[in-house]
Amino acid sequence: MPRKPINVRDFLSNLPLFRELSADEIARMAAGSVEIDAPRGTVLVHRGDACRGFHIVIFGQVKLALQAPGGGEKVVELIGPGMSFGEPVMFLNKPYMVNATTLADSLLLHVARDVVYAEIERDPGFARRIIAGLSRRLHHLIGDLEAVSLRSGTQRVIGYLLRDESAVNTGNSRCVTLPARKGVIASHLNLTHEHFSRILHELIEAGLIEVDGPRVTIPDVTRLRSHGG
Amino acid sequence: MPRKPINVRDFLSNLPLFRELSADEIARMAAGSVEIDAPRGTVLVHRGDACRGFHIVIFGQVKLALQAPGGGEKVVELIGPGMSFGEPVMFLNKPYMVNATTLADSLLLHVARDVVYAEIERDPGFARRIIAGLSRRLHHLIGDLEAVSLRSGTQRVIGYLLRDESAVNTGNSRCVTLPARKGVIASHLNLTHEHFSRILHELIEAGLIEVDGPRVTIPDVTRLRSHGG
DNA sequence: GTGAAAGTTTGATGCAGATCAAGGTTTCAA
DNA sequence: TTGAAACCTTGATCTGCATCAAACTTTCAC
Repeated sequence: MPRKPINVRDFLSNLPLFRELSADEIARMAAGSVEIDAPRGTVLVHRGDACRGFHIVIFGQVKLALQAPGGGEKVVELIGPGMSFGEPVMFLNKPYMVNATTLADSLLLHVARDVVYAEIERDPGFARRIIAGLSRRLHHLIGDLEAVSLRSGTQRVIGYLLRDESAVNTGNSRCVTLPARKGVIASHLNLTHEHFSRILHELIEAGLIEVDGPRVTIPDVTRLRSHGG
Repeated sequence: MPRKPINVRDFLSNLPLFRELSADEIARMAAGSVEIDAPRGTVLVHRGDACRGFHIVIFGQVKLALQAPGGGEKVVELIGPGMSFGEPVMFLNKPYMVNATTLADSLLLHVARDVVYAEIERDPGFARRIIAGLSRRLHHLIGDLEAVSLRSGTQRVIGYLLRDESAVNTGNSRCVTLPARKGVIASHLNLTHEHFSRILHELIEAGLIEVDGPRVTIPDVTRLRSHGG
């Protein structure tokens, strides 16, 4: 199926990471990039693979997951349009720890390590933005670790519903659309899908949320937040 | 009690992060630094504090921990001599998420954010080393997340004993000295001290380790590694 | 549209690890 | 040196969440 061709340079120059680069810097980044067309279910990287660059999602969705011994997996992060993954591993020269799989038909850009290093050399502002991106991810990961080791399942679900930035707020109520299958969200929250289902049910019974498919409505944000779990 | 004065410049120029800096670059970093003398139990940073730089441990030991609701805590990382902490938060301009407390009488260096930014501007190699450091920590944190969410307590303890780089290997046996109180190690491994104690006991009974105070001897590394847990 | 595969809910049962409790040991300040 | 506080171990009990199982619902390839 033919796809509308995208303009790699325009796309790149609108990303936060590249926004301030000059036209010829963008041209160099584009020259070091490859478009990847990945239908749903494509495995982009396996744990153990060597890493020669990083990926940016143009459209679609990518799941980063750790492999559990015995076939299971634990979702580490969901990557949406405009977001990237693989930088830390690229800078470390180590093999990937996670698998990356598309959850929807996706278009990605793979940016070669060399052009990134060259740009760091050339532009301290670029280096600063890379540093900021890594720091943000580290911060976020510590948040995840805190959630997993210090909070109950119910608290994690509540935290997730209150944090999700794609939600629509109206006054003290709020409507969240889960960005993936419930099983995937569950794994991201370190829960089995069964347990996640039960927690949602419990919150429904308490009148704290309403659920319709992937759509979760929170009639009273304050009340949900103060639910002890 | 008077302490032997240290030469900040000599110390800095021997750290991996600063090793390749020129003499006057080192001088600038030293000028932006403050020595901190912190007896055991000093709280260096509280969760929520603003961050105006990062810390380097010259000697002693620092515990980074998340605060659990209800007085408890979860140790995130132990920082020893030559290691640093606080960079990600410094680059993000966000408040600290963790508490930092000295576990032993320590001497630290606090390096101001401004001189770090200035050095990034000036030296791409320095930026690269900062990036490498952040990437390493991210990688490590994903490893922790994997351990917490995918492995049993016993497996985490075994992994810890096999990974610890301060251990002394002789052939297929190995001797690890726990770098802190057992309760601290337990918390770092996401275990209660009771459970940690029981796991050690179980490994002793299986003849896989011997324990004498903080000293753990592993007579057969291969056998311990293959212990299913 | 239709059937098979994938995802979700609900129920019953089991277990890893937490919590509570109490005694023994090490650490350390005075 | 010594006593109190901090630390560690061991035992008994409890529970949040996983696992197993089985119906139901949605998705999607054909």
